[in-house]
Amino acid sequence: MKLMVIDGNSLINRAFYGIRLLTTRDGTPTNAVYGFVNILLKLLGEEAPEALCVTFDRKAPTFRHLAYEGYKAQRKGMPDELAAQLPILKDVLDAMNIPRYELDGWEADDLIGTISVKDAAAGWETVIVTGDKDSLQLITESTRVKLVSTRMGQTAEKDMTPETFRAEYGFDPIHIIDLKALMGDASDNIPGVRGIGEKTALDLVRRCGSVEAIYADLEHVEVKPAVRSKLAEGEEQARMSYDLATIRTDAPIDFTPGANVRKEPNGPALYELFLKLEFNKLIDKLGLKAPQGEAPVGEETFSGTCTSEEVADRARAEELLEIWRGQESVDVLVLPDLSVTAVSWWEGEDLARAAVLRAGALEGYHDVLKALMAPDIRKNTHDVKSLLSALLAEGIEGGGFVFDTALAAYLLAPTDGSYELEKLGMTWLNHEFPKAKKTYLAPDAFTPLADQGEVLGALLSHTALIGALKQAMAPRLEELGMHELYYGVELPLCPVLAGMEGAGMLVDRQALAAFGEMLDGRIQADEAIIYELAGEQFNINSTQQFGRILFEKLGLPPVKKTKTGYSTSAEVLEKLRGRHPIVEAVLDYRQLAKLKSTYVDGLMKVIAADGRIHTCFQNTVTATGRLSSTEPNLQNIPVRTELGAELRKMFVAGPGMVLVDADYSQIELRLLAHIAGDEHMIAAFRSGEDIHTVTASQVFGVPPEAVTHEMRRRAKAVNFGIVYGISDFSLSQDIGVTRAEAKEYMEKYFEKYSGVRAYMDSVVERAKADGYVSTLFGRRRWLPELKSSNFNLRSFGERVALNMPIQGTAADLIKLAMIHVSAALKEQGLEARLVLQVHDELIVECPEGEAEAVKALLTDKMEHVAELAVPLTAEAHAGRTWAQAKG
DNA sequence: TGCCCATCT
DNA sequence: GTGTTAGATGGGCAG
Repeated sequence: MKLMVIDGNSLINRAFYGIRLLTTRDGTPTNAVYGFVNILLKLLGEEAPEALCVTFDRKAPTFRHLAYEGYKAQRKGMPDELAAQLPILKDVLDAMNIPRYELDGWEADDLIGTISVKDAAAGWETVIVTGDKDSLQLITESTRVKLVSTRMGQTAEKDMTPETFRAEYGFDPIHIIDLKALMGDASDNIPGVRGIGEKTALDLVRRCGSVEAIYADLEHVEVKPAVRSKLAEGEEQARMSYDLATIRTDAPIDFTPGANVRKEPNGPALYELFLKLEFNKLIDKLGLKAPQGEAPVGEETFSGTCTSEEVADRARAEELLEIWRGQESVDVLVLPDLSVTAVSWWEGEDLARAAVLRAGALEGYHDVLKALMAPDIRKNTHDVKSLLSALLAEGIEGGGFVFDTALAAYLLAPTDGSYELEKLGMTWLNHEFPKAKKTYLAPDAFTPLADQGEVLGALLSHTALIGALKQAMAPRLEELGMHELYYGVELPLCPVLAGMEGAGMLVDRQALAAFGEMLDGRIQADEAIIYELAGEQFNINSTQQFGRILFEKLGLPPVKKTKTGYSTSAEVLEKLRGRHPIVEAVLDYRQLAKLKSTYVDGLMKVIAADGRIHTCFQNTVTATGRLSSTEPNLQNIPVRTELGAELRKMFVAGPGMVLVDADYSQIELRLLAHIAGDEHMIAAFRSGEDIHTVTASQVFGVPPEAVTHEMRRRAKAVNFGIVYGISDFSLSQDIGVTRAEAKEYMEKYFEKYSGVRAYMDSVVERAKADGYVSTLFGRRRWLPELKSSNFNLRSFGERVALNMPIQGTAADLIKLAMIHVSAALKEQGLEARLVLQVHDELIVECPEGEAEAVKALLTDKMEHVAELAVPLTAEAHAGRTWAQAKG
């Protein structure tokens, strides 16, 4: 009979450091527990012991502490993330019906020693599982130690028996105590003999056997005189260390091996626990079931019968359309090129049905698709914005979308990054699905090369998954107070965004090309100058090569280093300006090269056949709720420098049209005033004063009319910096003053705006308590970083806690404004259409004659999107080009 | 792929 | 005493 005893503290440590930090959605760290359970399962499989138990250390001082003051006095503090997992692990063990042993005053090792001795007395074999070599002294003919190590999620074990131990160390296991007595053990704070290291200690133990033997006849031990005198001086230390290193086998625990015979886990309890910990794979692996027949949604949905059909004739399609109109909602999934459409729905209570429609196989497919996309069929889908955009390109205006699983997943976990259906299936329903990109989204999916059964099976399972996800996600959105944000903002914004993508922006291709040629000329001139100054040709785009030229060949002082070498960023080069003419030349070159490659060449590549650029708005990407723009990114078209701003002249209105550009004035600062409830800032905005001037007046202690341009510039930087949680150091870098001055500015700032300081403190405190922050509209961001023991990570979390509610509320507001603008334009029968959003700015293209009406409409809808403690103001201008319309 | 650097709000 | 400003996309280089 075999009993396995696990050193719980040791193993959870190994697991913690062996796997990257994992947390649940609410920020509870779980990696060590996860690792522990996996190692445990593996060992149970390999060893199949009849009995099993786990021992733990207690916080209370042990007899070793009491006997020797120094013992583990500087015991390394466990990181918070690990300490938090110990109670969780104990819950898991309890649910698995695995006995635990822990005792005040005794270490896990002593309990293990005691257990192994009692085992042996009962004729049992013992396997000790630990990562700690201390236990090796317990090895006997009936007791084996399994040393566990972990690296990058991989577990390795080594079995130590008397034979393997002797082969490795050259003496009997019990003498590991003597070894430690001599060489000490830093991790356990066992001193050993001063001046005796591992080599000497090993040699001594091999030759003499024990500490006792050495000191019994120190004179005759064959060692160098220096070693002998160290041994003589260290006798007391050695004897004390011997005691400390000796594992006791007489701990007062009530133990019989038979009481630890393995039992079945408490399935429902373990299921609940693993569900909470999001250990979905383990739930699967152990075949755990929900308690009381309350099956997870996924199981219920996917184990039922699903009859599917391929719709081959128009008559059947019409029948189905009628059925779908009668449904509360149906799930649809359409390929990006619209060539294949899948629909799933329920016939009655328990018959799942699905249908596939294909452009090639169904005559009149386009019309059927159009009918399906009409508002009278309520649909759930995944990524409705992309679908609407694709439909629009085919001249179909889709409607009737009541749920979008991608959008819901984003609101529920905005930092997850990607929301593929199969991934959502796993996280939400704990069910494995085929990968879309490997099946129905593969390039050859619907060619004879692919297994059509597999492709269609994947497509249909994903379609049905949409419905199942909705069942799980919709209640969660309600619970978290995001109903209005989801159904009132995000979902209705999708058709607006699709419309903007479809509209695109007209560009003046010739002017853009000419601008590019001009840049090319100047780039070549810069290159020549740079090579001349460097005395050789090199790749100026390579920061590595340029760094070598600048700091090694030309001998300029490196200001800052990066992970991989010298930094040559603009920030660094600015500091070196004047030290060597090459610096200025490279700064100029960089600006030109950026404009040419990213903007001229980059934009040229994406001008569509209609002469317009159709960006793609991403609505499930940012952690704060902002949109982003790709292929191309139209949200970072240059404006700051004169040359860069030239590009905005290339974005033009169509013939007889103008662009109207409206932007919010200081929306984030206004939201800070509102959210923080700072009376002075609110008063400043209400009175219509210039906020930066007011701030400057306070910070510099002068009346507003005495504020200089430079004072206002610095105050503006303070205002912006505060919103991001800036430090005095960074503020000083930003505006070019000393750190002390920057600090003083911030202090003066908080003197005036004390409500802002109070807000900053309270929002962080609340975020730490709640685990998340949220916007005025209930958009939420989880902040596990706040629980980190890593200073940098925690500080980052605190800055995010400050910024997200502000940046996120601004994003909520402009999204809502876009919906209102779009609806009002339609309602008033204007031809005008939204074409671009740049965070606090909306751009509309309209006939010249509509310009005034559109300006008024835009400012009205933007300013009155919400009632706040401060007024929101927006300014609009019209012009033939984006540059002109910017005002 | 990861890093650096540049661009925007 | 730590490293020191939120959110993005994209080009180019080096391995």
